[in-house]
Amino acid sequence: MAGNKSYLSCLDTVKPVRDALDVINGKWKLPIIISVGVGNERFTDIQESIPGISPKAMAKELKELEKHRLIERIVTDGYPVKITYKWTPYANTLRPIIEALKEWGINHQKKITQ
Amino acid sequence: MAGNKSYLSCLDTVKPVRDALDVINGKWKLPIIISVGVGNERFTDIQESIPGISPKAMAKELKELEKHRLIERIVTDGYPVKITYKWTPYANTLRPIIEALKEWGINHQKKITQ
DNA sequence: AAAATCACTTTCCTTTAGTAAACTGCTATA
DNA sequence: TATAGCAGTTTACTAAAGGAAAGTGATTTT
Repeated sequence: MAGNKSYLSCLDTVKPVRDALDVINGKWKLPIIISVGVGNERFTDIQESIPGISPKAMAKELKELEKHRLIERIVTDGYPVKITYKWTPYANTLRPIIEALKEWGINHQKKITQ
Repeated sequence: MAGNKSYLSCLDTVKPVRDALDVINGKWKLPIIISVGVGNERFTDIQESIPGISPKAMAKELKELEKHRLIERIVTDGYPVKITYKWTPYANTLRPIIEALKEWGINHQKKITQ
């Protein structure tokens, strides 16, 4: 039979999950959001709080997170000019995801070190 | 001053989140888990339920998910041999993450199409 | 005057991810 | 006999991610 579908549809879940992954997927995005979330505001502070990240990766991810309005880049005039990164209200909506990943990561680590 | 730390530590959250990401990061792992979760068991059924995935990506991701005990590959003898993929009890622990990502994705899509 | 801080950028390079398309060896069906 | 289904593999390629190290142009501290 032509057009016969034997598989079960899961697009109602797969589609939104992929939409979310398009924004937060990657090795560094969530770590940066978490770091800014606890109060780190300066480029070097954020960088030093995340072991292993390079300034190049930092710069790239910060720009993408800004584009998605998950962090805000604020330029304060003065000598020298001060640049700070801030958590946005929209980033609050990520808290359940971060919490779920944190819990799972803790449990998974326990599991594999047994 | 040497060894001066001005940044705030966030390792207690960043570390477990990265441990979780090491397992489920990527474009296809969660979609495959979701597809198996709704009941798709055969290679081609899983593949057809996820738009855009190639058999090569499928094979690679299925192996990794099996290694992490998030799905199980079952060979049933007979003519022909039948191969099925099944959801494991451990995969249940991912439900909160999938739910959180799904909710966020739905909301995000609403937001950006306004 | 020299060295350090800050927020990056640039260059070079390797690794990983991902796509398309063809192919394999088997069985089942028309 | 020819075609289709199943569960992948193979080849060949491009693109994106990621890492190391050095540099930049400003100020600021020693």
